[in-house]
Amino acid sequence: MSTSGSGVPRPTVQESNHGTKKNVKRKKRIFNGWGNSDDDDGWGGFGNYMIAKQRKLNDQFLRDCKGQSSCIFSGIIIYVNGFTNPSSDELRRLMQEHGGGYDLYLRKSRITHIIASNLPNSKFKLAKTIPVVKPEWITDCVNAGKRLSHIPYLLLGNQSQIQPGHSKFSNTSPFKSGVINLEEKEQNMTLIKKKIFEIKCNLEESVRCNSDANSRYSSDGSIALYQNESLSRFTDKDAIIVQKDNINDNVEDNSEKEIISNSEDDNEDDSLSGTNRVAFERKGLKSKLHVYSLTETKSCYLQHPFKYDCSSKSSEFLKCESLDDNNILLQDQHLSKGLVLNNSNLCVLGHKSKSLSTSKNLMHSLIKCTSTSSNSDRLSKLKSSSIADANRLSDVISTNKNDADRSADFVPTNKIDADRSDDFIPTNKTNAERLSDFKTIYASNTDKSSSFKSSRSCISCDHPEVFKSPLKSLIPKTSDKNFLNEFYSNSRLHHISKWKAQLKAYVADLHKSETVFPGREQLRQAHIENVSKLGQRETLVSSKPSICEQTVMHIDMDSFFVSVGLLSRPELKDQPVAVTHFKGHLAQPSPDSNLEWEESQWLKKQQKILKGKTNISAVIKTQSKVEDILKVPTGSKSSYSLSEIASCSYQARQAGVKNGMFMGQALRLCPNLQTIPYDFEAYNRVSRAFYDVVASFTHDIEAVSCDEMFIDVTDILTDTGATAMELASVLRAEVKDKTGCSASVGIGPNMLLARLATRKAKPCGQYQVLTHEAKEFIQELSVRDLPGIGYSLANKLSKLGATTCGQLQKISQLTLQIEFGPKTGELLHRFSLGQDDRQVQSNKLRKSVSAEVNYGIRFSKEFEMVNFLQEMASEVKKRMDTIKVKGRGITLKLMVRRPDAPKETAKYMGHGICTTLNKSCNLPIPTNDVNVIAKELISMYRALHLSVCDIRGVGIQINKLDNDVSAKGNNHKDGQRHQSILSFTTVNNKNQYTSPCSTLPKTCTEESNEITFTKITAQPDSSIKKFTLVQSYNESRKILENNEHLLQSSAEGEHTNSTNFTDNENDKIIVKTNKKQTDFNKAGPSSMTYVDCSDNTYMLSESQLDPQVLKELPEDLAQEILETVRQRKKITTVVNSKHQSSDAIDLELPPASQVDVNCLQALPLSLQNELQHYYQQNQISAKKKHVFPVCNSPLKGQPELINATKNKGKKAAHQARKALILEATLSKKLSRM
DNA sequence: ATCCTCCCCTAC
DNA sequence: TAAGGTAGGGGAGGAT
Ligand SMILES: Nc1ccn([C@H]2C[C@H](O)[C@@H](COP(=O)(O)OP(=O)(O)OP(=O)(O)O)O2)c(=O)n1
Ligand SMILES: [Mg+2]
Ligand SMILES: [Mg+2]
Repeated sequence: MSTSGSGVPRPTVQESNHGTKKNVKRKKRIFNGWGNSDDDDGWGGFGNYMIAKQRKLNDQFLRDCKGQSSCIFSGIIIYVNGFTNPSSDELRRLMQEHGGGYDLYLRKSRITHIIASNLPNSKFKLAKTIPVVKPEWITDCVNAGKRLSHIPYLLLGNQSQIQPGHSKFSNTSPFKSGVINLEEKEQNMTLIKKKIFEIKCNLEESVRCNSDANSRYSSDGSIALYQNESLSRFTDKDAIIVQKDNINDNVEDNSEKEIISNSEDDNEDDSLSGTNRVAFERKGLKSKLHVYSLTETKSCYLQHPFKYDCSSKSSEFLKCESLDDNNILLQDQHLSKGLVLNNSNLCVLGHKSKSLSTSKNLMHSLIKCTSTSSNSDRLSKLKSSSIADANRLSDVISTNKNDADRSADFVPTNKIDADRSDDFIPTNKTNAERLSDFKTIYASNTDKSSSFKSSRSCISCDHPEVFKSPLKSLIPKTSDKNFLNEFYSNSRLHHISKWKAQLKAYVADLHKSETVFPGREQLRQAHIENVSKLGQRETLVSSKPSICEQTVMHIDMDSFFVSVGLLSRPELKDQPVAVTHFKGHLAQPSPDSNLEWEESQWLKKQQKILKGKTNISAVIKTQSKVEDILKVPTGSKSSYSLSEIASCSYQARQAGVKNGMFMGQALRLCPNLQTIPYDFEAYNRVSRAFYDVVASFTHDIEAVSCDEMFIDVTDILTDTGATAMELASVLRAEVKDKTGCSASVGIGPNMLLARLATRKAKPCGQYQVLTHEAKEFIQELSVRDLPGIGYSLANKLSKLGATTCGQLQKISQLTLQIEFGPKTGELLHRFSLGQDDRQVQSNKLRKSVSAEVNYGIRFSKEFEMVNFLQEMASEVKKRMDTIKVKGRGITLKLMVRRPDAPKETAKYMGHGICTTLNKSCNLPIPTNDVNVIAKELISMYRALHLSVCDIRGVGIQINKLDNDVSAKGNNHKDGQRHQSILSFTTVNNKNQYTSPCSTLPKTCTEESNEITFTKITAQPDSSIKKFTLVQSYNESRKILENNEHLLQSSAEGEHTNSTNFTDNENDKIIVKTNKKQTDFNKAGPSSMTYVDCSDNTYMLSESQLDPQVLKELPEDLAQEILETVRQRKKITTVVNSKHQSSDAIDLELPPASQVDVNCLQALPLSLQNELQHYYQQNQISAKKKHVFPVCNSPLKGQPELINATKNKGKKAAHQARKALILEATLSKKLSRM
């Protein structure tokens, strides 16, 4: 169970394209030590100046909008229901004319008003959160030339139901949490009026604050915007008032909510702050609650709150045991909990058994032990047994590589799995074989003297030429040949992702092998002995869980990396320990370090928040937080380390340290935190041993991660007659035996409850939630504990007044669905009740394959980037090959330094504050060809016109995989897709084709070796025609060559791909790739069916080619053919558009001198780049057609830009962010061309 | 209504 | 110093 550092998601992405400020907390990562250091990463948080500027631009935009005569309805989106007097068409026209929106469907998330003359009750109910207004409202507004309040026009339902005008407000309002009953309408109205007054006051205050601020960031502004937004959506009249306070009303609510939430988030995120402390203490106690409830030794427990290891817990268990009868007596309804404890207890007691020396005995004794020896006796035995365990299991531990991370690859160890070269190859061995394999493998490492120290010297001796001194182990440059390898072999996240994929394959493969479950025999025996030992009382209890119903178990290793690491460092067992790359010495901060910059940004923001805050307690909390952060760290520079902690021990967690936290922050929380290095091989070994153990009981496994899984135990239990708790005990003992690490187990009637039970069981325990107590069990949990509810959702929920699941239960599902969408709403609702339908699935189809690197990325020359893209392409190809898939969707994801962010990142070689850009394209047929992929990537990259030195992250993803036969585009020609090429060559010798295609006609018919292509005409008749193509690559090429320049560009592209790019690429290549990019940008159904009629020929479209046939062609050729088709299409498209507006390319943009830099900066980065490019281009070739983007091919850049801008413009409209409005202005201008 | 694309969010 | 990956669920909004 992961507790992410600061309770905040890993901010992998810094900022989305459109500059929305969702994910506000991403910033936090920049310096986690500040908790929520995330200033507004978007564009909405700038100060008054920007607000004013953007408002101005917005006004300009509104004026400029084609055919728009006013903005009466700006921000209003209507849905017209049924027959209305001004027809719906007319209403639509009116809305468009006056700045409003119109939606064809009743999408609650989008529309603000329903227009209807009457509404059936059913629909009224459906839309009860959206005001239903008579159409006269629209016409009256237009006549009046201003927006009138819709309230007098509200259409009241036949029922006594409340008018929906304000119910949503009540739910989203930051001023009131909880759900307001419909009957409270009148009170709500009053409340709203009051709030409006408050808001106005706040706004005035805000303006004052902002005006004296020298900060660029103004949270006040944001808050004001948010308040305004709340109102503008639901009380039109009042929104207008707010607008008079100089607040733009086009505000997207999420972002503002995020802003508001920031101050609150801070508290949640900082484990030292008040609220969090409470939460933490609660959490700390949680895992002990059952102990406490049974032992009545709360004070005792609290006196030793830091003892979280097994031994201390066992001492608690011992007390439990001594109160055993009491337990049962105490709580009728908690019998199962009593049982839980008993079993856990047994498990622990097993350790001290005399016959402990062998693992089997351990397990055995675990089951039957009912020891009555004294606590101290047990404890001491426990300790020694732990050591014995450690010794016995030390062979599990690989030689610890310690600092010599890189050199580990050269250590002559018997790796199960080399860090970077391993592909998990499922075997057909039985479980027993697997287990024994495992033992063999780690048995080979039994030489305990090979601690990391000796291994290090060994390494340097054996491989001096490759050994890199840890002292000077710099991260290689991105352009280094070794960079990718180096990075991946040190990336924990890469490893756990990779292992997860491998384990999923492993589990899937289990089903192919024979089903032998040696473990179940042990369980049977254990069960029998358990029953006889514990006698009738136990039988009574164990019969309670109904076996007929499904039982799910969730198993998770305790502090996984740490536990494994401690196997070789048992002396650290009782100390707070963390696994991290941090080695204790921090370099001098770079002179350009942005730490101070970021800190100042953060502080300014905090101050603003404080000033604008109306909530006193929140202010206080935030202030304490600020002080906290300003406090000079006690340690040293170490306290600033931004190295992440992968896993920390439970002792460290007591001090507030969490997985994923920065080392610096952790050191401040826990100054004596011990660190141990990564040992990825060992993690992998333990992980496999773990899975092997479980696989010896069942194959019904869903791999969650390398240290975690779900298993459906319904079968096991009916098979063996054992109880779930018995199984858990046996499993945990076996895992401990085989791996030396402890696991915790949660049991429940569904996956959700099993998982939550694990949380309670940790560390080193087990817990069962029974169906009838589920609701009660879940009630006390925080919503944040529910899987799937992370930082963002939890914040939004807290605004609805739901912090605990109990509170969440009280919110209706409908409300949740309206707020969060149908699926999410239902999930929230059901989870809050402990309901969960999901089944344990061991065989899920993979949907995508990706590789990305957002660390250490620094380029200075473009060819470095291009080469890197090729490396990435071959990396994904490798991954695709191992699972034998191809894909036809390619996405390039880039992280780019935000213009206002310093070049030097706070985290060494980190990505810093970034904008992320995504570009995707679709190939006509799936591929796994590196060159094809790389070609597309490079094209997409070039189309973005970025400055290479600002790139901070590169990722590529392949989707639309061909492993899903049912998926669209994969099942053409049912059954034929596996046909060999032979069948094609033999089938049709003659040209049955009649080519409507002028480009590939005659030659085809003359060839003897033909392949048939099935062509489905784009015409309605859908008849199937055929034409033929030459099979031979060369011949095909010839044909293509005969047909226009198209091939030429293709051929060149191909050529380019085979060579590494250098600094000076020729123009043609650029033109070519750009052209393609244009096409791919538009890739989609529409482009696929394009028919070229410009030259009276009937052009083939992609959809008309038979993918199967193409598949049989050489990859390059196939893609090329399709590309040809597309390029042609594209060219004609461009030509046509040129015709449509002769001056299409003459984009009237203001002269460069009139462009406001600030405005420019408010644009999304991609647009900035485009614009910049435009102006540069213009400077050089003064008045020559404004070819928008770089290349001199007018064919290329223009549609590209239009497309890009249009997309973003859409977002802008929706998000109502000012920067995006500016962008939309451009969009409009462009689309008018 | 249902698909698609482009994201965000979540988990480990 | 530091190794900030990867896959899946799903919402918003557009196209059809
Ligand atoms: N932000 C994170 C979270 C987890 N991990 C790695 C290290 C963990 O050891 C492993 C398993 O994650 P868990 O969530 O299971 O956390 P732990 O096993 O460390 O602790 P526990 O399960 O006891 O809560 O994944 C990581 O590298 N970074
Ligand atoms: Mg774990
Ligand atoms: Mg885990």
